[in-house]
Amino acid sequence: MARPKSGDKRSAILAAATTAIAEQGLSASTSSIARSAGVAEGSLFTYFPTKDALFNELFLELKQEVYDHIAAEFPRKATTKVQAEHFWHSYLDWGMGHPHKRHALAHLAISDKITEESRALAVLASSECYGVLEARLATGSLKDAAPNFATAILSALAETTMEFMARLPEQADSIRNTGFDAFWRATGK
Amino acid sequence: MARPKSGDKRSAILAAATTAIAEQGLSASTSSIARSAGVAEGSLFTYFPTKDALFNELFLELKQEVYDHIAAEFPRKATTKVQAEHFWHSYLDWGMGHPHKRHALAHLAISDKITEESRALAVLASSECYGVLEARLATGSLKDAAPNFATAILSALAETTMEFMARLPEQADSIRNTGFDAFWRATGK
Amino acid sequence: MARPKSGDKRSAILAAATTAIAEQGLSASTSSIARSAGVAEGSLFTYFPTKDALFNELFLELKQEVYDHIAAEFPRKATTKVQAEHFWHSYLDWGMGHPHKRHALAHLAISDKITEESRALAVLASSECYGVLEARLATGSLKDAAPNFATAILSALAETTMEFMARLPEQADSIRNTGFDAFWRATGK
Amino acid sequence: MARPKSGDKRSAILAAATTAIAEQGLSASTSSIARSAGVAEGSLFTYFPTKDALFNELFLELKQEVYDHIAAEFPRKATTKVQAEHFWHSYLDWGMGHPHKRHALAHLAISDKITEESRALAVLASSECYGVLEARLATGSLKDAAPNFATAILSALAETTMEFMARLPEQADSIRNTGFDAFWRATGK
DNA sequence: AATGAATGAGAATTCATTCAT
DNA sequence: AATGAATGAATTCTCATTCAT
Repeated sequence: MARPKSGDKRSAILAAATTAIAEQGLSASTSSIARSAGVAEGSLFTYFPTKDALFNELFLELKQEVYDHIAAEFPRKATTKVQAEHFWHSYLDWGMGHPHKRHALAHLAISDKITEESRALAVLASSECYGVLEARLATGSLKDAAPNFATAILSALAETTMEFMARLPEQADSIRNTGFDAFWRATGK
Repeated sequence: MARPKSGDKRSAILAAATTAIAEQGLSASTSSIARSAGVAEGSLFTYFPTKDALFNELFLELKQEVYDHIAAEFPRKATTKVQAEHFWHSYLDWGMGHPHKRHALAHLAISDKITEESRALAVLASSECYGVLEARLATGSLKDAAPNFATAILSALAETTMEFMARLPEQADSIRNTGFDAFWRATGK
Repeated sequence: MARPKSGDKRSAILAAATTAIAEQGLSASTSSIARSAGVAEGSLFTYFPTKDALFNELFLELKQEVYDHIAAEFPRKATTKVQAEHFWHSYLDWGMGHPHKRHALAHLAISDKITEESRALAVLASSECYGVLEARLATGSLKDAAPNFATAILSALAETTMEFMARLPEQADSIRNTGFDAFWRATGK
Repeated sequence: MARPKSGDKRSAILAAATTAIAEQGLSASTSSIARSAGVAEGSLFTYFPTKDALFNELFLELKQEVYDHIAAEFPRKATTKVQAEHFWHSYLDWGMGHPHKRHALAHLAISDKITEESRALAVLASSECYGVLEARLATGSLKDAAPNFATAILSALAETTMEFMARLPEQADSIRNTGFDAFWRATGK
């Protein structure tokens, strides 16, 4: 009669890892992550076989969270521009509302600890919300571009915009709109 | 007089660090860097007082290298668009021609090991080549945006473009031009 | 519950440190201490956070051991001279019986690694056995001297006496008595 | 035509070593000693073949300096007590006047880096000034004690006295006299 | 003789992971 | 399953000594 693994503990570890990675990068120690998750050092390895596995799972969870956030209330029948605006604002809402998660994801995304498999899974998970947008954007200036190029540009511009919003909070709204304009122009006809 | 410090050794260490960082991130060990530079472990610390100092110096060297590359043959009297094209192509030339350096710089740039001082020095070093462009871009759609926002967007788009060029080498030229179009639209009137 | 920390391991580390310090001074390496304690290098740091912390704890343990040894069977109701003799002989018994501990303590005592806090704690721990003696000695020629001066002299003479006893073992008893005479005269009326 | 070794440099190294040892113990690095002596790292090894050799030479120089200081103006024809007072005051004058040297000597004396040969040479060097005193003291209560026991006690009491003088400077004179009394009683009839 | 760059063997810690409890 | 002590390889950096200049 083994006790079941606790979802709470798993979540606590992922949350602690998010904060730790945001603050210290991937060199955050498993022991510090476990400590701030309120579990024993060894318990971390009950939930994740290795530190790298934890990172990969966290990467996927965070990506999924972004996509879920964007997909929620996606205006499926609206114009492309309205959809793009929804996309843009949802994305930035999530990022600005969860700076630790945003930073952790940035660290994870460029790390070589994230496997190609994880990256592929993330692309797959993105397709639901990106797919719609990509399809339509592909009629603009980027219509002949490589697959996902438009959404990659969207992400890049969104990240840049968020950096500036975080740096200049009192101009956040204006920066957000300027960023959207840049994106809309970049991908327009 | 004693043996003078060897510029070659210093360069070898920086080059080895570049490769190591590109491949393993900032967790590349000083011992592996020294080994692949062909110097003794202790010698690394003759040239750089700490690992972090090495990272900061490398960051500045690589930034300077990009800027020098761009500034070379900059068409000072040409139209903004020609200047922008020069900028874009120079930047991408350097990045595609030196993938290790590009990756290492990406790792360094998001690391918290790079001090604010180094970042400020990099901005300063960038002003010669960025300054011209920034001045003109500022009359476009981003004219009221935060300082450096336009160049940040330029960098973001360039990085994204290079990723796709690297991933799809046979379409590299087309991607490069599509990327420029996106940039030109994004920052246009 | 996990494996409890082992008092045996802690003691083994302290004992190994004692021997190592006696033989090599405070430059004895943690790795050699761990090895001769029969524990892994890392385990030393499970029991003591730093090398300095180990030194400070060892200092206090050894001091406490001396004081306990002296306080045991202290003739509370005897004359001052009998008490002084007890003190003297107990002290020298301990020192001659544990030369490693005596030497280690000598090294630790003059080191700047031992904090003022540790020294203060040692003085506190000494008060039980020193207190009685100090009170009575203070009526002799040193009655107007600075606090603890008499006991400092006692220690100094005891150390000197032990050095000679160790150097000339066959005259140990005679040296011990001569030393006591010197002490008794020095602190007498 | 080789340049002669410079006595100045040798002295500078010894002086720098004295300060360094007083402040950091024997773990003071040769490089820091050389730096504060104003000579190159390698030059230290022109004057002293190894770090340990430097320590042994410094030990002997400092010992010699004490003995010279005491021997100067020694009242050869005075009473034993006057001689003892001279001894006491000369010794303490030197020690209090050169706290770095006193501390360095204390560190060196208990170190295992000082060879038996050096210690024997020091004893030899001491005989001129100690000899006289030892001869006369030997008629007191310590007349049958081991050779050098009386002078060892003298040193021990002097060191203790100096510690208290340094700790309580405003009572220095009184402590010095109390110390002498203790010594005089300890070695008296 | 003087210099200080070069060296590589340690030094004290840290840390992912294992395993006894 | 949960715990945290135990481990030992790996890490950054130091340092006495050597040697090219």
